[in-house]
Parts: sequence; structure tokens; C-alpha cells
Amino acid sequence: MDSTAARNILDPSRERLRGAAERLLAEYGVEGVSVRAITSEAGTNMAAINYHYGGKESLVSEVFRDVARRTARRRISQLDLVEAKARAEGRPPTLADVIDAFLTPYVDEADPATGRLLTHLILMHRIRPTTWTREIVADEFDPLALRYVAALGRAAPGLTNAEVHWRYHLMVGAIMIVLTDDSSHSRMRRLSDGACSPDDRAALRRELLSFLVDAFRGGAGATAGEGPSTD
Amino acid sequence: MDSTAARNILDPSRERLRGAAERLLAEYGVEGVSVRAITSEAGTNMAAINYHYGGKESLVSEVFRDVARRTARRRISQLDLVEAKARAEGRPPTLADVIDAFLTPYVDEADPATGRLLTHLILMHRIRPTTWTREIVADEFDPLALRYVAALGRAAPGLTNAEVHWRYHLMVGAIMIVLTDDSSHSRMRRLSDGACSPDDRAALRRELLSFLVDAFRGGAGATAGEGPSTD
DNA sequence: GTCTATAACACGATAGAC
DNA sequence: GTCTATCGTGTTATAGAC
Repeated sequence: MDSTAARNILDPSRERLRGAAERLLAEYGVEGVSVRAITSEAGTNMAAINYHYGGKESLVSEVFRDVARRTARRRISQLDLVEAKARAEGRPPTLADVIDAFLTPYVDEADPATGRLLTHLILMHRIRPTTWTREIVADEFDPLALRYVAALGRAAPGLTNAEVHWRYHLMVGAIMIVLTDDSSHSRMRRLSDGACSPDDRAALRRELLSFLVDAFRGGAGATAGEGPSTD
Repeated sequence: MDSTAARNILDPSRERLRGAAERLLAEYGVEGVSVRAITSEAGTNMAAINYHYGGKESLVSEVFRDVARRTARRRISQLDLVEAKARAEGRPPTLADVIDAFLTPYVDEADPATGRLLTHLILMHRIRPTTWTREIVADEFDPLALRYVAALGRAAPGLTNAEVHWRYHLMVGAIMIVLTDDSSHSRMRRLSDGACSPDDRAALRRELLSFLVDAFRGGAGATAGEGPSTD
């Protein structure tokens, strides 16, 4: 058994392609990565990508689907956790509990590449939706979203069902923008003269949480009356 | 003077290229539109794009810069308006006034293409920042952002300077996500079973405004105390 | 100032040897 | 299962006629 054979058994080229694609996609995005770059990073030849996956698109969609599924699972189990805890204490989960559960898989991400792939997928889908981004979002995130919308609705009884839906999406947008503030050229750091930085994960979590809790709680009675004065 | 000359005087190929680029970029995005498509739409030959603009990138960056500048101007003048009105009434602008001024150029956009170009620019910059997206955002939007941050800070005295900065960016994210919910495949409509739709511009404005007013007012005293129960 | 024609290159996909 | 070599198509950029 020569060394090539040994390497291939331990880490066959199919898996190496996946790993390479995941690394490169997180850094450069779909349009920024060629099959040549992937196969070169993986140490295989170009044909391998078509042999194992049937084409670039299948490979990247598989990578993104996996990331989406992984994150959705973490979010679901996080919600299970806070709901079980609240039930054990004989109270409904608070708004902060639910929002925090939603945030945790993003903010606590040990592997930053996962977060980047995820934001990349979602923003890509917003800019130019394709069949495969639509399928991934619908398959992997729709059930998750419905569970959270239900939980948020219970925790914010002052909001109508439609309001909770609107605010769920607005929440996702807020999270996306702050997670994609490129830390080496952070716009927020520049504008705030250093007072805010996306690298400060504790602050990020704290600010997101308080912003969102405020945003979801407002509807619970406190807000009536202040419209723009032009009304 | 033949008809070609007449057409060229009234609408020279340089201008036709700009118009074509603007239309196509709004619909298909930078990576989705080729030089061939632009020149074909403009009724010129391929070389014209290099002759007049020096390349595809220069053309698209010029288009995006113009859109950014146009929107920034509208936002600034909208803020001037509410500040003047408030001053005339001897009161500071309310949170709702300021946020509504920020929203208006997006939501009331008569030309939907402008809004699409704008969200496209911003999300593109988030996914894969390039030198030219960075320059446009910094040049055209930074002064605007600082003015709004200052106005928001005055209207929400309960928030620290850093909190206002954080929330400004979170606000932008919320706006972006809801403005890019593709109306022909709206995720929000699907998840809410039709209760929310991005086509309902009045609802969009109303929900955005109430969400954001709640989010910015929360810090003004009402929020202390409710952290996630895991604290 | 505008056009045709084409250069020079990068891309993804594939055929066929091993 | 892996490789080399190449095909066909796309891209931007440019040279040169008018």
C-alpha cells in the first residue's frame, strides 16, 4: 500500500473536495470560486468534481445544504432546551429566552466559516435566488422559522400573528447585516470611531439581544400613539 | 442629418449604455449581466463599453455610485425636512419622524429599479466587498449615516452612543431583508400563509416603522431587567 | 465617435487512457 | 477511482476600418 492509497483511504478525494469547497466558499463565495481552485485546493484533478458530484452546482448546493441543516438543528435544539427549562419552572419562555436561542448558533459559532457560509447563503438567495437556494431555504429553514414564529408569538402576546411574522423576518435581517460587517474593514467601527466593533462577540450578542427584545416587546401595549408627525 | 445622427445627438451611445446597464443590473445583478447583454440592450457594439467607460467594472460602479448618491440626497433632504418642521413647532423630531425619513426613499420609491439597485449594492458589498463597493458606501453613505445616528441619538436619549450605532446598523439590516423578499416567491407570504406580503407597501412601511420605533425606544428606560433567564 | 472582427483568456464539462 | 488533455462556450479587451 503506497502513500497515495493510504491517503485516499483515510481521506478519499470526494471528502477532500467537500472540505476544499467549504473552505473556499466561505472565503470567496460561489462566484468567486472556480472548479479549478477547488480541485487544486483538494489536490485532485478537475474531472473529480464531475465524477463525484456531477458538477460545480451540485457540490456547492450540497455544501450549503449541509451548513443550513446543521444550523437549523442547533437552533431547534436550542429552542427545545429553553422550552423544556421554562416548562420545568412552570412558566412560559420569555422573549429573551427565545431570541437568545435563535442567536446562539450564530454568535457562538466556534467555526467562523460556518457563519460565513450561512450568511453567504441567505444574502445570495436575497440578491439572486436560484432554484437550489430556494429549495435549501424552504426545506431547511421553513420548519425552523415556523417554530420560532410560534414561540415568539407566545412570548409576545401583544403582537398580532402578522406582526410576529413581519418581525421575525426583520430580526433575521438585523442579524445578517451585523454578522457580515467585515471585521478588517468594519463600517460600524469606522462610523462609531471605534466605539462598536463586530469582533466584540459579547457586545454583539448583548446589543442584538436587547435590540430585538425591545423590538418584539414594543407591540405589547407600550407603543400605541407615536406615529410620524406627518400622519 | 440622417436618422442615426439624430438619434445619437438626442441619446448618444454613452447614455444608452448607462440606461441599459441600469435596467439590466437592477434585474439580474452584476454577475448576472454580461457586456454583451448591456451593449445589445443599448443597441451598440461591444467595444463601446470600453471606449466610453474603460470596462465593465467602471460602468457598473458608476451606475451604482449614482444610485447611491441619489438616494443619499433624498434621505438627507427628508431629514432636513422633518428637522425644520420640528424646529418650527418648537420641539425635537420624534423617533418616528427620523425613522420615517430614513424609510421614505426606500418604500416610496416610484421607480422600483432604484430600490433594487440599492439593496443589490448593499448586500453585494456585504457578501463580497470590493474596492469599488467600499468606496461607494464610504463616500456616499457614511456622511448620511452619521447624520442619522446623531438624529436618532437625540430622539432616543435613553440609548448610549454605542447603542445608537449598533441599532442604526441593525435597522439597515432589517430594511434590507424585507425589501429583498422576492415578491413572486415571497418567503414571508409563504410562511405567514398569506397574512404578510412584501407587495403591500403600506403594511411594509407600517410594520417597519413600528418595529424600528419600538426597537429604538426600548432602551429609553423601559427595558432594564429582562435578560435571558440563563444569565 | 462608432463599428466589425478578433484576440486572449477563464470557465465548466467531458472523453478516453490507465 | 483517478488522471491528462481538450472541447465548447463564455468572458473582457483591443486593433483597425470607416
